[in-house]
Amino acid sequence: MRTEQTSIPDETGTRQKIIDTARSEFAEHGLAGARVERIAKTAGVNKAMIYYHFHSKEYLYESVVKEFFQEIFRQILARTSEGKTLDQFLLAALETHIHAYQTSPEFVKILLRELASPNESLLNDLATTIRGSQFPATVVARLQQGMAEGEYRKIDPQQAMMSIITMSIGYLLLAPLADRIWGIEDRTAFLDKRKHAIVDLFLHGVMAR
Amino acid sequence: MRTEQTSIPDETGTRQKIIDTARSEFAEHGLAGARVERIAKTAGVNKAMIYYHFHSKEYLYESVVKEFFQEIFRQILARTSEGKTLDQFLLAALETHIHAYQTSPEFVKILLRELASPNESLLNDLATTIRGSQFPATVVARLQQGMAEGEYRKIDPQQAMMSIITMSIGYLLLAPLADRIWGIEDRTAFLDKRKHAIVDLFLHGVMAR
Amino acid sequence: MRTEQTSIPDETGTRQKIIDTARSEFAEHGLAGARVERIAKTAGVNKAMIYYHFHSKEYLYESVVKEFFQEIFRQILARTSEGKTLDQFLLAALETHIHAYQTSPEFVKILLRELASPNESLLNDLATTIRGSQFPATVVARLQQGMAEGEYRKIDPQQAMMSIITMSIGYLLLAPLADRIWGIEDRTAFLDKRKHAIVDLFLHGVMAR
Amino acid sequence: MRTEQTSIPDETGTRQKIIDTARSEFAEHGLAGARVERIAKTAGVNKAMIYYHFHSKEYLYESVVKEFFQEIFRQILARTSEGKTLDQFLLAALETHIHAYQTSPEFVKILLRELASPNESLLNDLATTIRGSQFPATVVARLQQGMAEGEYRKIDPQQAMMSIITMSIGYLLLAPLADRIWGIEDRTAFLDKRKHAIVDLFLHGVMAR
DNA sequence: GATGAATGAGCTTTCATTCAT
DNA sequence: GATGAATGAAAGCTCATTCAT
Repeated sequence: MRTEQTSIPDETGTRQKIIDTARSEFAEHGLAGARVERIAKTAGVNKAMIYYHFHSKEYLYESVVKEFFQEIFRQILARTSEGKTLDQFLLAALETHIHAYQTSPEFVKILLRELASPNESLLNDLATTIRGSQFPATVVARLQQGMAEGEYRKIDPQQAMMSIITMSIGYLLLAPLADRIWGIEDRTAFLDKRKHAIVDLFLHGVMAR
Repeated sequence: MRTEQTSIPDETGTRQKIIDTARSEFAEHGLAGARVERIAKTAGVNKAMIYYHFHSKEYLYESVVKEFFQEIFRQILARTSEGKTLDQFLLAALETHIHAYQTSPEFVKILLRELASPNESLLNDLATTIRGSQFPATVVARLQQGMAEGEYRKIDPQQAMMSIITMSIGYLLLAPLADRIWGIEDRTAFLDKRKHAIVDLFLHGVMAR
Repeated sequence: MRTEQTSIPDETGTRQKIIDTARSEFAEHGLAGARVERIAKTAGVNKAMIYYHFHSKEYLYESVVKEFFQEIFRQILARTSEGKTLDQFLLAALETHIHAYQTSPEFVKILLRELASPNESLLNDLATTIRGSQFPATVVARLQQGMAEGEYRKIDPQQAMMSIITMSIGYLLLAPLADRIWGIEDRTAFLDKRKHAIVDLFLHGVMAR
Repeated sequence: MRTEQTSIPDETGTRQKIIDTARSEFAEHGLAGARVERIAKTAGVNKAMIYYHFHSKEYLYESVVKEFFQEIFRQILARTSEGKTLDQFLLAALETHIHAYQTSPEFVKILLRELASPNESLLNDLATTIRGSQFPATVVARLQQGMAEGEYRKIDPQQAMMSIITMSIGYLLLAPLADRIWGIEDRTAFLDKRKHAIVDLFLHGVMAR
């Protein structure tokens, strides 16, 4: 008889403490590798409290990831409507993107795990959030406008879209490997160069000559 | 088809059966989620046999991933030396890449998990394999040559490298999410378009005008 | 009846039930031969409870032996200060000694096992308890006093000490073999004669004539 | 269809290698703690060979202990008939005793374990060997003769017997503990003093004055 | 809400023993 | 005699989950 997410008031903040701790635990170890006991100890609450607030480890995982992804994408998408020209727009998108990553490094780990063990409900939620946002639509719209005006070459907007996304998030996903291959040590500096390189390559790539 | 890891002759093929079965198990469930019992049953061997050949689940995991990555990358890298012009070269690289993915879909899942829970030894091995291969060096060399000859714009070759890699592997990593967002159903068709789109965008992106 | 080892209150008595059961199990089978499952079943608790209170079989063993030895030696040593003359003193010591054995027959088995597989920590603890007690010091003091007064012959007090101890505990240790050799059937009667024989032999042995 | 002990010729010495290795293993770890694999590896033979020569770990244990005890006691008892006077006799007995211990330190460990987990068959064998030997009979005979001649006090010969035995073997059994209590470091020197102290105490203890 | 204790099912690992060659 | 591979049963231990208070 409990509703979707927050029927229990959580006046003591226990629920939130659990969520916060669980996020790192799941990011670090995945659903299977996470330990309820460890979450409880780190959060400073009794193990049984976790089952009082969330019925099971799995449900805790879903709650954590759902809330986390919603929060992250709310932040990302809230700020990407800015920018008039395509390059301003892309740069703004990349910046919020990177900012989100730097603020919550767990984000990438959880995303990687979700991609490896897709959870229908979570991925569908996430897909809906992204699809419903302005970002992909705006990019496609601006590309099509540019193509119509002869500024851009005729290209497949979906593929272009995909290229932007993979270029921008790709390094974050591959960082543990990429850093080892190319000896990247200062990730912040690298990301700063990277965002300009992406915009530069993309714009030159689509521009008509 | 067997790497030099194999010090024990394995004439009965038991070791290989275990490795093969374990690969899917680890891809599907990760190290923590994998069940030794399930591996044994599926491989048709006694559970204790797994500990006879590999002393622990963790060591089995490392053996599996090490051998698998070496095998995959040997295949990928072996064929990418072909192609004289940059676009031929890139296309060949992308094709073997995609081919590897389609042959061994576990590859991407294991890679995703390794990126989420990096294992020093495995990632270092992998980084060494890739760094030691011709691929990155060749791309960078051709770009520099092109820049020297004035054919290409002056760009950062490392970033260009990263862009190629993220564009090419990015979709494979993000597929479970991307497919849901854009309703991609025929992955083979999409990948076929994608490889040309990548080469096209990249070449136009670096070309001097 | 409980030692100061016990940091957890153990209000349910579960810890104590485990300790008590484990004592017999370890006495009967040794550390390697003891079965955690058997202890749990006999103690009427869940196997996991054993790991909740003690983290491992080995640690349970150490706890059991430590608490047991402390308890036994506290009893033995508490009562041996009585007796003014040396023979009264020795008789009192032997009696408490034998009493401890008859009350807790596991004592000897565990001691035998500890002597066969010495555990640094446990034996050091035990040595400290015994060394710190009045018993050896008192014996030596009385012997030296007697020697000074010319009542006793000049002998090595350490060796005399060792002779008392080995004579008194020796039979308890060797009983399974000794009983078979000399067909001793009534151990209680034998021990009763033995304690007087020891005092008698020892006193005549040290007495100056 | 295999007879008691050595139906298999053992021309390669494998059986003996196993026995020798197993002796240390059992001394060090006991029956339950011993590992067949470890014995095989240390003996440099295949595990299955152990089962070829001895049908089971338990049977191997019995064979090892039986042969070992027979050998040790043969040595001890063979030399104790020497000595005309009681003190010469006792000294000779103690010396061979100590010699056996120093030659085969495993002897004491195995004895301790047998006393803790008595094996009917082994202890009965051992008891028979000892009872059948000249040693206890000789001691008792000499004591009775001495008492008859008025040289010794009237004492219980069985108790006197037991006192000699416990004093002489007691320290060997208790050494791990005794050494810690009294800081005995040079065991050889201690034993040398000890054997004289025992004879001295005993003779003065039984002597009529 | 909160806790410590308890549980059952299942996990990884071990080990004595055997089999095919 | 000798070996490497195999097995079944069980061992120690873990962990999500629940209960009594």
